[in-house]
This record gives sequence, structure tokens and C-alpha cells, in this order.
Amino acid sequence: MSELLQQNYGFLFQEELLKELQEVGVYKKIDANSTIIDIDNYITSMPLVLSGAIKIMREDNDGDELVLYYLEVGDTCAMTLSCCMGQVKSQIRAVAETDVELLMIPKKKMAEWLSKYQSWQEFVLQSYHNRMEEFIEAVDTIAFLKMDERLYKYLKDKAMVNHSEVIQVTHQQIANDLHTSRVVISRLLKGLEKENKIELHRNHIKILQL
Amino acid sequence: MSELLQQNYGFLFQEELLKELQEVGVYKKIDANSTIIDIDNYITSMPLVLSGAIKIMREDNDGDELVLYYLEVGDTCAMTLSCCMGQVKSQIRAVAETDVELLMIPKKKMAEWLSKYQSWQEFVLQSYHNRMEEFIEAVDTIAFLKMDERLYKYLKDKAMVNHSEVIQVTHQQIANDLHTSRVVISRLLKGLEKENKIELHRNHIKILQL
DNA sequence: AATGTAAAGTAACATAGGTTACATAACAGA
DNA sequence: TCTGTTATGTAACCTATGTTACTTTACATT
Repeated sequence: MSELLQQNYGFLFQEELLKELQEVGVYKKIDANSTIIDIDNYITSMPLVLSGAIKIMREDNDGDELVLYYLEVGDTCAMTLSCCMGQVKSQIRAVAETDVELLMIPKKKMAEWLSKYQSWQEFVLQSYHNRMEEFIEAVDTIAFLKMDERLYKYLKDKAMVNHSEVIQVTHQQIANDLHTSRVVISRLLKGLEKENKIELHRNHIKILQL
Repeated sequence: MSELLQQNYGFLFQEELLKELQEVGVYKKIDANSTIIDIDNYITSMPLVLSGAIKIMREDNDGDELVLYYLEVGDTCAMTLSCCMGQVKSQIRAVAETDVELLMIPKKKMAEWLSKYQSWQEFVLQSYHNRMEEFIEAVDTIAFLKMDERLYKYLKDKAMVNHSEVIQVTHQQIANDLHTSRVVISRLLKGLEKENKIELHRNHIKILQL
């Protein structure tokens, strides 16, 4: 664990803070596809991603969901951040996209370090900034792109965070993530295949020209 | 100016910080409908809203735009915040929805106060949190609502920030704000009128049952 | 009052995306 | 190999939204 911490956060934080992180942080290993945080969960600690990727999604009252963005190594969850500050419920769901290793930082320390360590303060603010940018990209995607473009972007993004040009997913799962129906996805996927952008197989899709 | 500052921010900040705000903050009065910040502008100061409301919008490469949310008294712009930190270009456009009074805080002070004043640090983090919530609401709206629902929400939100049940706007302007076409808006407005939710007039709309 | 202009109304049509219903293919396990 | 199950393919249809084209209305200016 301390190697991953050193490797991914070492250049950000000073010695003393890294030591504290190791002391108070709780190491957690999570299997792919399990839910890490759900909507309306109370948040009491903030996760630093040591390895793997996390899918962040939003769900409306009718249970329709939508993928917003992914967290990767070196990221933290800004919603968690602000939930920690304000004792508020989570407004998003976080699901392990791959196997994930986390370092959980207790709420109390998080706030304490903001005053104590300049580098921590910068990290937190930078994280907020990054998450705002992800949100803008998410808005752009759903507001300005047509479904076939969204689909292709989705496939490329997913390939990216999984470090593989083959993604394990069914058409139904894609439809859930993009908040549309399976038939629509099958139709558009077939179109992408005809354009030689992807190869379709049962339970997996290969992205060509990455 | 100092009355507005005291009134809207007095309960947030300690005496000393309020004094500094008055000393270094530059008072700015902006007419309704003028652009305060545009996409790709470099940001060198951060605005505290003293009075009025600001419309925050996003535009894609083809020039299609979309309203994201409004800033009101007591708010600050989180994008500006993070742009200030990182010397980055703005990704959003800010347009005065009403006449607006601002207190512009230079970038340098902003960062300095983060370490110096606990209350400033809390304000900045709270602002980020508020803006994240606005983004989530924006995503919900465009992803999960149909156009007639979005339109009705738009009208109510606009009435809210303008403190008036009559809003001065043409169908074309609404279409631009919602990233759709004028004909669609006229059609849906007519529908809302038939449901007795609004009254249509040339250049203005009255919202009933607020 | 006559006229010009921008706003709003509306019909007719085009298209993307959602829905239903069913057929076929891939794979797992007996 | 046979069989059941899940994934995928696909046609036919439906609906919301976008587009084009034109008319009518409100209002300001002369």
C-alpha cells in the first residue's frame, strides 16, 4: 500500500503529510462492480484512489441512471469532499469499474489538514477543479452530442480507464449507463461496426483505431 | 457598497477579513444582459455577488449554448475560483441576468486568505459544494426531463431570480437558453398556456401559480 | 391612420430515438 | 449432443423534437 501511496501521491505531499496519511488512512480493497457509495448514503470518510477506476453515476427518482465520469489513480471524490464538510448525504453513486484499492481518510483529519498542510489544501482545491471540468464535459456530452456520438465516446472512455481495447459489457449495461434502451444501443453499435470503428462479440466489444 | 457587503457576507466573515475585503475588493456595477466573463477569457479576479443575478452558460464549438444555473446574492463563481488557482481559461460564460453589483477580489489575495482565514477557506469550499449541486441539477434537468418540463422549470427559475412572476423574454431567447428551436418553444409555451400555467404576451410571459 | 419590423402562431413534414415483439445466435451445463 | 438461458439482431411502429415555410399579430415610427 505505501508504495502505491508514494508512487501516486508522493510528488504532491510533503513527508510529514504522507506519514500521517499512512497512519490514519484505512486501506480498502474493493471488487469490480461493487457499489462503494450510493445515493443518500452518509459520508464519513474520503477515498484516495490508489489503483483501479471508479464509475460515478447519477440516478433520478424513477431509478433511471446515467454515468457522469470516472475517477482514476490519483483522484479523489469531490462530492465526498463536500459531503464530509457539510454532513450531507451523497447525491451520486460510485461503483468500482475495476478492482479498486482505496485509502480512506476520516472526515476529521481531512478538515484538520486543510489548515495544517498547504499541499493538502491545494490538492483538495485542485480536485474540486478537476471534478468541475468532468461535470462540464458530462453536460457537453448529454446536451450537445447525438446518441451515436455519445455511445462511441462512452466506449473509448471505458476502454481508456480499463487500459484495454476490449471492453466486457453487454448492450443492456451500456443502455443503462447512457440512460437509453437496449434496442437503440444494439442498432447504433451495428452502425459503428459497419463504419469499422468496433468489432461486436457476445459480452465484449473491441474498439478499433483507439 | 459596504452595507451590501455587511448585509450579505457579514455573518460569514470575521471583522478583519471584512475590512480586507473592503480595502482590496473593487466595486463593479454591471448592466443587465452584458457579458461578465466569456469562454476562453483569462480570469484574474473572483467576483462576490452583492446584488442581482448572473446567468451561467456553456457553449459548444458550433456556438450552441445552454443555460446551466444562476448565481445570486452571496454566491461566487466556482469556475472563477479554480481558474484563479490554476491560471486557466474560463470554460463558461457569465451574463448579467439583472443589473448586478460585484466585489472583485484579486487572485493574489484570494489564495493568501485561504491560509489566513478559516472563514474564507470554509466559504470557498462551501461555494464549490454549492456549484457542484447546481451542476448535478443541470445534469438531471437535461438528462431526465422532457422539453416541456425543462421549459416550465426554466420559466419558474427565471421568475425566481428576477423576483417577479412576469419575465421579459422572447421565444427565441428561451430557445437559445435551452438549446432548441423557436418553433418548439412556441409550441410548448402554447401548451403550458392551455394548462393555465402561464399567460403569453409579446415580449413577456406571466407565470401563474408560482 | 398607414407602414415597417420583430415576435408569435401554426401547418406540414423530417428525423432521432424509444417501444414492442419476435427471431436468431452464443454459450453453459446436463 | 441436447437444452435452457441470456445476449443480440431486426422489423415495424410510435412519439418527441427539429425544420421549413408561411401567416398573423403587436407595436413602434412616421
